[in-house]
This record gives sequence, C-alpha cells and structure tokens, in this order.
Amino acid sequence: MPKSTFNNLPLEKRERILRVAAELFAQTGYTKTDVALIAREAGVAKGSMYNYFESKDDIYVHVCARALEQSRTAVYGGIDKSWDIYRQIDHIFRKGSAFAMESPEFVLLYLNVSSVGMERFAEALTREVEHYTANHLRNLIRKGMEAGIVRPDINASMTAFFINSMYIVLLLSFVSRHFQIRLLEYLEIEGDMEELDREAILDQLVGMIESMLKPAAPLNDN
Amino acid sequence: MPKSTFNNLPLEKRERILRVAAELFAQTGYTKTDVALIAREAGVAKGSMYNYFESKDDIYVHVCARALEQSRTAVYGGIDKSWDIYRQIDHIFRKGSAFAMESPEFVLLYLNVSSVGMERFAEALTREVEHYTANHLRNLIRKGMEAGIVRPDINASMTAFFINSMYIVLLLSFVSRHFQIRLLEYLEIEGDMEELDREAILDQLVGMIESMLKPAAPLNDN
Amino acid sequence: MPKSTFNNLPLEKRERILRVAAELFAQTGYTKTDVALIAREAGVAKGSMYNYFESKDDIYVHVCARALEQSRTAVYGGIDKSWDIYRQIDHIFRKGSAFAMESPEFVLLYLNVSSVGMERFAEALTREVEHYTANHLRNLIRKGMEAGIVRPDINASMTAFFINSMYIVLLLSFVSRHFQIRLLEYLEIEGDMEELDREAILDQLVGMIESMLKPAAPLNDN
Amino acid sequence: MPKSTFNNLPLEKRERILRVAAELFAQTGYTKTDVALIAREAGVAKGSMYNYFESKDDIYVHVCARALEQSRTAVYGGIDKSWDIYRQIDHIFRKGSAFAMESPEFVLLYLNVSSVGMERFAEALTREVEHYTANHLRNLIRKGMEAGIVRPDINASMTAFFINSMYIVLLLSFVSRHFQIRLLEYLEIEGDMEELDREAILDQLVGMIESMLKPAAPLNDN
DNA sequence: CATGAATGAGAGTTCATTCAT
DNA sequence: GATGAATGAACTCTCATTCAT
Repeated sequence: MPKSTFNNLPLEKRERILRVAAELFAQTGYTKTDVALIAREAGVAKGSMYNYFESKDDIYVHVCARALEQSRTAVYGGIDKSWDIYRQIDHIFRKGSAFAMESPEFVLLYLNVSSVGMERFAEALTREVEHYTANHLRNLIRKGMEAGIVRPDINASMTAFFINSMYIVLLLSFVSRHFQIRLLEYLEIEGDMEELDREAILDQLVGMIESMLKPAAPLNDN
Repeated sequence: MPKSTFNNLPLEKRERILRVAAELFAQTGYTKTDVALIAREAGVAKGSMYNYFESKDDIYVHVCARALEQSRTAVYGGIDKSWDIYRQIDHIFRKGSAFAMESPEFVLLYLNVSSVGMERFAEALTREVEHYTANHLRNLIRKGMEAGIVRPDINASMTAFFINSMYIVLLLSFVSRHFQIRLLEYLEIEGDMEELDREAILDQLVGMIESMLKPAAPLNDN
Repeated sequence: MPKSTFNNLPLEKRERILRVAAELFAQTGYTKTDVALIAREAGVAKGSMYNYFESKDDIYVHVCARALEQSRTAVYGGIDKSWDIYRQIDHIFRKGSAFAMESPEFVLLYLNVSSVGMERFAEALTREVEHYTANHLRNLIRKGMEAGIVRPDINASMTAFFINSMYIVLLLSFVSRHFQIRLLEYLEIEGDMEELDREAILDQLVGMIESMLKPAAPLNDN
Repeated sequence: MPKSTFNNLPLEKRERILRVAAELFAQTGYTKTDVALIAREAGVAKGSMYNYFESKDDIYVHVCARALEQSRTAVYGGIDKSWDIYRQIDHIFRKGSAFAMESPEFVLLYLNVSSVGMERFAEALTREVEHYTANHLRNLIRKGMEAGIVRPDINASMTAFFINSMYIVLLLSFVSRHFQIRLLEYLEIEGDMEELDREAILDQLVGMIESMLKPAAPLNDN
C-alpha cells in the first residue's frame, strides 16, 4: 500500500522509517503518534512521508502488516515440518517468547491493531495473520490425531483457538504493562517483571497444553 | 477520584454521565473520545465535567474502575460459594458471555485499558481487577485439589492464569472486531458473527478446561 | 449557517469578524485567505472561529450572503416605488457606483463568488441575489410598457438581463483591477483610475439605456 | 515568458502542456491547480515544468496569454473587414458563443484572470487583450457613423465598452455556473441550461444592440 | 455550582520549488 | 535536458482545559 516511491528507496532508509514508525506506534498508539515525529526520528522531512505513503493510515497498515509478517516468520520460520505437534508447540511458545523479549514492539503492534478504534484496520490486517496460524495449528492437531498422538475426542478448531489464545496472552504478558501486572498478580509476585522466571512459566504452560492434547494413558498396558 | 461535587450529584445524573462516558470510551477509545461530546450526550455543560473531575484522565479512570467493578459483580455476584469448581467455572464462562453480549461496552473498556498508550492507568486499574479473579480462581483450584476433584499435579497459579486468559479471549471474541474475525478464522466460518453458535463454543471450552483439571480416571476401577 | 454561538456574540464583535473576513476574502480570494489571519485581525482566537462557524466554507457563505444582502439594501433600499423606471434605473446605477466606491470589498465579493472554483457556493448564494434584481427590473420594464413609457416591442426578461449586466460590469470596473484596466483601455485613458470621470460615464451609460427603452418619438408630432 | 527550453520543445509536446494547463486552471482556478498534476497529465516530469517555466505564475501567464490570443483569433479571425458594423457584431456574438460552447475553458480562463487575487497578472494580460477589441469596436462604430449607418450622437468609446460588456457577460453565462444560474433566473427558466434557446438569446441581444446603434428612422421620408 | 465561550498547541495533509542524478 | 525525490512552510480543523458570568 505504500507508494512506489517508497519501494524505490534504499533498503536502509526504508527499514529505518519502518522501524521508527513501528516503535512509535507500539509505544504511543496510533492516535497519539505524530507523523512529523516519525519523520524527524527517521531523518526525513515530514512531506516526504506523504511521498511514500497515502496517509497516516497507510503508514500504519504497512508497518503493522510487515511487523505481523515478520513476527510470524521469526516464530514459524524455524519450524521443521517433520517435527511432531508437541515439538512444534514447544518451539512456537519458546521462540515466540524470545521474540517478544527481543522485539516487544512487534507484539505491542498486535495489541494495538486489536484495540478499540482500530476496527477499520481489522479486515485488512487480522484475517491474513490469523489465517496462517489457525491453519497451521488445526492441521497439526489433525495430523496428531491421525498419528494417534493426540486425543481423538477433541475439536481441532476449538483446540487450535485455545492454544493460540494462550500464546497471545503469554506474549502480551511479557510486553504490555497491563498484562504484566496481571501476570504478576496471578503468580503472586510482589516485585516486578525481573523476578519472573520465564522458563518456568513456559515449561508449565506448554506442559498444560500437552496434557490437554495427549490421549489418556492406555489403561490395559500392564 | 472524582471531585466531591460529583458525589453530591443526584444518582440518576451521576449514572447518566458514567454510562455515556463508558459507551463513548468503549466505542471510540480514549484519545478520540471528546469530553465535550460526553457532556453533550449526558446533558450537562462541558465546564461541569471539570467541576466533577480533575481531567479527562480522571473521568476515564473512574469510568473504567466502575465498569470493571460492575463486570465482576455481574459475573461473580451470582456465584454460590458452596458450588464446586466445575460448576463455578461453568457459571463464570456462561454468565460472562451473556454479560458481554448484553453490555459489550464493559468488555471493550477492559480491552481499552489494556491497550498501548494506556499504561499510566494500569497501576490504578489493573491490579485491583485482576487481584480478585486471580485469588478466586487460585483458591477454587486449591480447594478442588484438597477435595480430590482437581488433579494435584498442576500449578494452581498458572492454571488460574490459564483459565482466566481463555475467559478474557473468549469475551473479547464476542465484542472486539479483531477478535471476532480471529475467531471466525479459527472456526473456519465464512460468514460473520451471526452464524456463530455461542453455546457450542462455551460447551467445548468449558469441557476442555474441565478435562484439564480433572484427575485421570482411577486405574484400578476395573 | 453560523453556529448559534456566533449569533449570541455582542453585535460589535460579530460585525468586526464579518468585516475583517469580508475584507480579506475580497482582497485575497477564498483559497488564499487564512482563517487564522481573519481571527487574528478580528482579535479572536483561531479556535473561536470554529466555535462560531462549521468550517471555512461556512464563514465564506455567511460573509458573502450578508455582503450581497447589504449591497442590495444599500442600492435598492432607497428606491421609492412610485418612481418611474427611468428614475429608478438612474438611482440604481448612481447609488450602486457610490456604494462600490465606498465599500469596494462588497463588489469584490460578488466577483469572487462568481469565480472559477467557487461553483459549490453558486446554488446557495447566486440564486437568491439575482432573483430579487431580476424580478425588480423585469417588473419595472413591464409596468413601463403598460404605462406607455417603454417600447412595447422588447423582451422584458432579456432587457432586464441586459441592464443588470451593464450594472455589474460597471461596478466591477470601479473596483477590480482587471476591469479597471479594461475600462481605461476602452476610454483611451493613458493614466489610471483617478483620471476617470465617473459622473460622465454614468450619464452616458444611463443615457444609452434610456434611449434603448424609450419608444421612438411619435412621427406625427410636426 | 517561458524559458528558451520550452520553445525548443516539439510543437506537439508544447501544445499538450499548454492545453492540459489551460484545462486545469480553467476547472480549478489558479490556487487550487497543482503543478504536479499539470505535469502528470501532460506526461512530463514535474521538474521539467521548472525547466520550461520560471514558476507557477509563469506557467499561468503564458497559458492565459495564449488562450486569450486564441480566443480572439477564433472569433475575430473570421471577420471580413469589408463587412459593415452590424454584420461584424452579429458575427462576433455568434462566433463567440459557439467558441464558448466548444472551448469553455478559454472563457473560464478569462473569468479566472479577472478574479480577486489575480491582480498581479492584470497588467501583463488584460491590457493587450482588451486593447485589440476596444480598438476594433471603437473603429467600427466610428466608421459606421461616417457611413451614416450609426447614430452620430453616441459616444463611440462608451458604446464599444457597452457592447463588449454584453459580449463578456453573455459568454460567461454559457460557461460559468454562477452566470448560468443568473441567466436562468433572469429568463425565468425553472430547469437548467439544456432548456436554454441560445439562438433566441443571441437574436434578441444582437437585435437590442442594433437598435441602440441605428439612427432613428428619418422623419421626413414620407 | 452551572454554563459555554475562549484559547492555542498541535495534528494531518498539500504543494511550489529545488536539486542530485 | 529530464527526472522525480526531498523539503518545509502553510493551512484547515480539533480538543483539553480555563474562566468569567
């Protein structure tokens, strides 16, 4: 959606603009982010932003589309298709968490896209992002069922929804102040995030999901 | 946090102002909501809003605190403490869903409070809301363990976090456009929300949570 | 079309704003006139202008509607209905010229309304202004015909159009630079407007119109 | 006034640029016309426009000078100098009307040049255009007087001014929305321009001018 | 205490013009 | 000479907050 002018820019400049925009949108939200500030921090003139994009909306859509795409690649890119569902889910949660810690702005952009007042972007942005992960998880579950390593009596769609919902809330809990406080409250931690044992949380969450998926141990194997 | 003048107002007027403000904040988000519009729609003078509250922030905090409080009462108020964890969870999810359908603005306010740019409200609002539900769920789980109806090998805090996370995502899926689209994508529904069978979703989600909590069937019952 | 706020303003302030706006629109045209400048010169805040009017368009429409109305009153207000057509036309041309010299901005606003790019104002402004004068002149001519002091073989509508067209061009020739230069060119005057004998021009123009209207002298009066 | 580079351009390109510029200036007015759009629609680079012309003003002056020149040629070019004043005036009004219908943008440019805010162009543009027609009409009238076919008691300059004023208003009434509405109002037409009988209007106007010019019928010819 | 007019710091967007390639 | 990206001043309109009545 950016103008062709933008795509002709040197890669470095393009990246700089998108990075600055992503950071500002992630930190201050869409409405409070000033196009002039994006321009200034990216070292270009305000007017140039409008050579590159149609409007502030256009900047936002592009920044978010790219951020969501990159988030997916960062997490799903390292998956080996031959891995079974448990190894893949473990990878997704751990890689996702690591990505959230390194690049919190990408997760915050997801949060921002889903906020009140951002509905006009939902059609353009949400469907594509969610489509991929929904399919991926659903298929993993179905294949697991066929392979006999996932309980056959669960609903694949709902279970995929369940797993991804936990994934989202987990990542938000690492980067959004509200979800951080909420997590601390649930874990009865008096201090702040630095006292959090992310690995332990991951172990437990992934464990819970596994125990939800795994068939009951055969009763008659003794 | 509102000024004393606000509390001296007739109840009806107070309610009207808060209701209008809640609706507008929920529909348009904090930044795009105009104090003048709240005043106009509530039938009071713009200046009066500043007799009642310190600032727009102050209005927002009060509106949200009350909305979150009311949401909790609506859902948790009807619980009989003698019910076991399964009945209580069933009640919470079903009552919560019904409440979200009736008063979507309250759920949207929760979404709004947790958004990017609202961090300054998190300390004041988040902790209190989450504290109650975190405690409630954690205790339910612990009591269930003691009563032998909940698996003893799970972590009560994390499981409470898990359950409430699903609860939040479920409610958001009914009221926020982004989460609606996401749900439709996960359930492979081509149309829109009207084709959704909320009851079926609830049955399955609650079922999945139950199966996560319930101890494995005794091995020696044959 | 201004907001009620504007009408509640003290008369003096209202007049000041409209006068300043009229002057600026008349001097610089719609597009180049800056709302902030109108505000500053009228001694009010920029934001206040938007308390008084919906938009710059709204300011313009109101300013012009009022200016056109006042122009009409200034010229047609002094007419005694018992006067015959010749006396009325003489009065209109002379009074109009005097008004144009005193308040050139009003005539310039008429020119501005009729300019390229102002079409969206034409429906709202043009019809009403022209309706009055068209009717007035047409009726004058018809009554003159009945009274036998106007040639019966002319078309009243076209003649009214003819007379008013001359009136407009005459007034513009006194206030618009382009029409001034044009007039000087037609009158073969080397210098500038100060060498113009407005009275002589009026005498001749009115004379020409009279001779166009008057029935031919009776052939048999010898 | 354009730079020499412009004159070195292939004729076709030169014409294309001027035509596009004329159309845009005529449609949107000077201020709202975007140099970039002229360039794009003419198929040249924005920067090239500044190789050809000094400034936007320079483009405008050249476009208008040419348009006014062409208008004159279109109308006056077909005149046979041996025709008497009545035939020439008839030709001018009819040819001018036809030209206005075919190429309304030229008439609109005249309107635009005479608008508020365009004063800085008046010296450069107005004098030359008006000089020609003023001379032409004045001479026609004087020759007509000498030939005894025009009343000797009228002022040639003022009469020329009179005739040309009617000509201008007539043409504007065919192409400018404001003057269209005005004409409809004068002719008491409820609908829009398509219901206008241009030929009838021309017949009447030309007739009125003729009757203004023609000497009274000799009293003693019986 | 209620009112609503006044304020002015922005914020998004446009566009004439320059200039490096 | 041709190109089109870069620039930043200018302009319209918004809105939280103040304050006189």
